[in-house]
Parts: sequence; C-alpha cells; structure tokens
Amino acid sequence: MLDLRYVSENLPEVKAALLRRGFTDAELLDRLGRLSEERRNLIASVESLRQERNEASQAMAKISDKTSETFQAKRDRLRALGDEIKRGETKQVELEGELETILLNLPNLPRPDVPDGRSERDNVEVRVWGDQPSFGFQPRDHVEIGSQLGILDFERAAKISGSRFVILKGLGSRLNRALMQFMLDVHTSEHGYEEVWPPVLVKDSAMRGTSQLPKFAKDAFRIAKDEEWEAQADARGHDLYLVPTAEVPITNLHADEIVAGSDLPLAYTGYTACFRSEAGSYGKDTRGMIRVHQFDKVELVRFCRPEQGETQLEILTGHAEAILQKLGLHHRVVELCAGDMGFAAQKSYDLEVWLPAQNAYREISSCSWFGDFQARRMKARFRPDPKAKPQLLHTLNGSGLAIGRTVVAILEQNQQADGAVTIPEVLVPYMGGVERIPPVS
RNA sequence: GGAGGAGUGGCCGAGCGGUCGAAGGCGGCGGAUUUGAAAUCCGUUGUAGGGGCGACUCUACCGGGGGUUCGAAUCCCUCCUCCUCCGCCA
Repeated sequence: MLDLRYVSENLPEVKAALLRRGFTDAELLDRLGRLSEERRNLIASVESLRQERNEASQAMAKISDKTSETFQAKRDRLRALGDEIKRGETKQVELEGELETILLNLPNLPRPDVPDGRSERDNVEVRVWGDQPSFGFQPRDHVEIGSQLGILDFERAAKISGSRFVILKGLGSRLNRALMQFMLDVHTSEHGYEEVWPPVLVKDSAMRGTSQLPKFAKDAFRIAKDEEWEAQADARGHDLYLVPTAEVPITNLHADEIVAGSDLPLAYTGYTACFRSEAGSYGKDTRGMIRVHQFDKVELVRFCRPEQGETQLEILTGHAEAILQKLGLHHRVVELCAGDMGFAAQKSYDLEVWLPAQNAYREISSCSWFGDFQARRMKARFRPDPKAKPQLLHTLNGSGLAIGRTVVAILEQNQQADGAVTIPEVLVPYMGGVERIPPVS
C-alpha cells in the first residue's frame, strides 16, 4: 500500500510512475486526491467540535446541582453537539473506507532505475551462468523423461485430483525431498537464515498484508468458498486461504510488531507446499509440472532498514542463485521491466533456468524488494534506535527455489542418451548415495 | 464439541461514569555515585492523525465493533483471541 499523504501530495509523479507499469487510471488518482482533501477538512472540523465538547463536559462535572436549569440547558445543547460529532465521524469512516479501497488496489511504484517495458520481452538480462548443456540427441522434456522413469505420474494425479496436479514416485519423490532438505540446509548454515515451518492456511489479513488480497482473490484457494457452506454455523472460524507461497505466513511474522533496529536485517527461510488456482492461465503450460495447482517451494524472506533495501535485494538474489550454481544448472538472471513486475514489487530479479526441451529459459525464482509497501499493510515497523520513532520496515523475498521446477530442470538438463538422469553431486548424500536415476530396461 | 476464566502502555499490574493517556513495578534511555562494574538515587520513557517554519498544540486509542450517557478504561450488547478442565483426535 502506498502512503496516502505521499500520493496526495505528489499526484503527478505517482501517475507517471504508475503509468510505467501500465496503470492508466489517472481519474482514480484524481478522485483519491479529492477524497484526501475532503478527509483532511472533515478531521479538522470534527476535532474542533470534540474539543468544544470535552471542555464543556468538564465544566458539567463541576456543576454540583445536576437538576438545576443551567445544567439541563447545557445538557441539551451538548446533546445536539454530540449528534453533530457522530455525523462527522460516520462521514469520516465512509471517506477513509473509500480511500483505503483505492489504496489497496494501487500497485507499488517502480524504482526509477527499473527499466521501461510492457512485458517479459522487455526484461533485461543481467548475467548468464554456465553453458547450455549439449546433447548428442534430441533432448526430451521432463514429462517424457519422468513418465518413462516411473517417477512422475500425471494420469493418476488427474484421476485423484484433476488436471494440473502431479504425483512424484520413487526416486522422483526422493529427489523432491532431497531438494527441500538441501536448500534449507544451505540457507540456514551457509546464508544465515532462520528456519521457519509456518502454517499453510492463513487468514485474509495475512493475505492482505503481502498483497495477495484484495486484488488477486481469484488466484488463491479459499476454504469456505461457496455461500451455502459458508452459511453453516460450523464453518465459522474456518475462513482461511491456502497459501500461494510461504512469503505470506513468513512475511507476516512481524505484522503489527515493532522490531529493534539492532536486530536488522532479519532473514527467514521456510518450506511450504504452495497452492495456486491458476485462474486465467488456461492453455498455458498445461503439460507437465511447470504450472500446477500444488507445488513445493523453499522461500527466502528478509526484513531491513530502508537504506539497506537495495543491497539486500542483491544479497537475497545471490542466495537463491547459489542453489542453482551448486546444482550445476545453467541459468540466467534478468531484471524485470516496470510492466512485468508483480503488484507489490518496486524492483525484481527473476532467475530463469534453462529448459532444453523448450529451448528457453523459464522462471524458477523471483526475487523482489517491496520497499515499505507490504510493511504499511502489515504495520510491520522497526525502531531505528531505542529513543527513535518507529519506522516502516522494508521487506524482500525470493524463491530459493521452486522445487518442482528444479526437478524439471534437473531431469531435462541432466538427461542421458540411455534415458537415465544423473543426480547433481551435492544432492547425492541427500539421495542416500544414489548418483543416477537409472533407465528402465 | 461441553464447562469455566481472562483480555489495560515494550512486559507485569492497579483503576469510584467526570482534570485517566491512565497509579505502581519491571525493562529501556539519560544523569549522579564508582578506578570499572554491580547495587543505589534522580530524571525520562506509548502509537496514530490534524494544525504550525518552529517551540508547540489539538484529537483519537485501555482486544474489535455497536449501544446507553452531557461525558465511558469504568455500564449494556455482540464478536474475536487466549488460558484451564472434560470429551474427541494425528
């Protein structure tokens, strides 16, 4: 959420910045400006009425004879004053509700250094790591490889849960588990993150804190979705969302808190299953496990002082990238253009891993710096030093990494002519010594 | 699911319907004392919004919301959360 005061006082700049990311509703911003002005005037008048009432009320307390005519007269006058205050308060609640609705639907402002652009085609390649693996044969895609090795089962997943689900089996399941362990181990013991195992069902306030709500409700799975179910008395207390990413519960760790400046930066890593409805992605990546309703991910979350944000983003991106490097997976880093960034981000890097069967780089991690955008929604603050006033934190997060897509990349990049897949060396200990998933004869 | 109990400032804990933003303690910060530290003493210490260049000032906030009242931390209603016991359960 943007700062109301900042937006009201800098309308032209805000319009220009939002335009860069394709937000063209200038009228909405003008309306916000008018409402903000109205609110300010209203507050001034209501407060002076309240002051008048407070002073008069105190005088009332000093009148000993509560039945006297003067007391009665004053009381009647104050009753009218009280009504007037109430009307003003009601109006204020209305205005602030409208303002909040607008603010909750405004995306973050891209940093000035974020490149212009409308879509992912305009993203800027920052660096490429490793070489494209070359095969002496036509590389197959992970669906083919996984099905043949008996480690991925899409048919049975569809039977049980529908489309866009996958079942991992045998060494495939083990690989998934090994990756989770490996990533968490690296981030905790080498990168200094504190490990967190959070709930995967969260309240709407948490979803609002990190900006999945209110704008992207269609993308999330919600418990108590239909009205009939919701109407049941038993359903109360279960209005929860399945997390689309561990970012939600982990970032909200410090919602409504004031942390000590001396504790910053804070760094957390955690694994969760992630659930996404993939609304509006019909026909996109329907094959395989690139885009499924449920996947596993290890997430990195950092909290810092505003002035640390820029550096922290580089650090966090490096931590995510280190996983790809240790796994020996060819990939590149791109900086997202203004038009391709997520709603809450003010600057983002994507890590894209090479998928030979698609002859393309595909996103495997997105690392973002949100400024105080999420912190304002969450009321997550820090005290710069013990005497100072609290300030909004800056938040960052990134996948470290999406495990499903990592499995895909390993299968595709490490496939052998005989149909086997080699296990990256760093994972072998986590695989109980298994060095390759053998071909089925 | 059943039965009880409780929600006050960073924490603990008082609080007659009216000078209560709220006693006291702890913690934090500043200072005195000390060679240094501990102990002790003194002072200070919430958040948000509005106005003012500023010193400053006004308003709101005692789990959330609503109500009664001239006036609510204090009375009423309601919701939420937490704790204890019983039942069920991985």
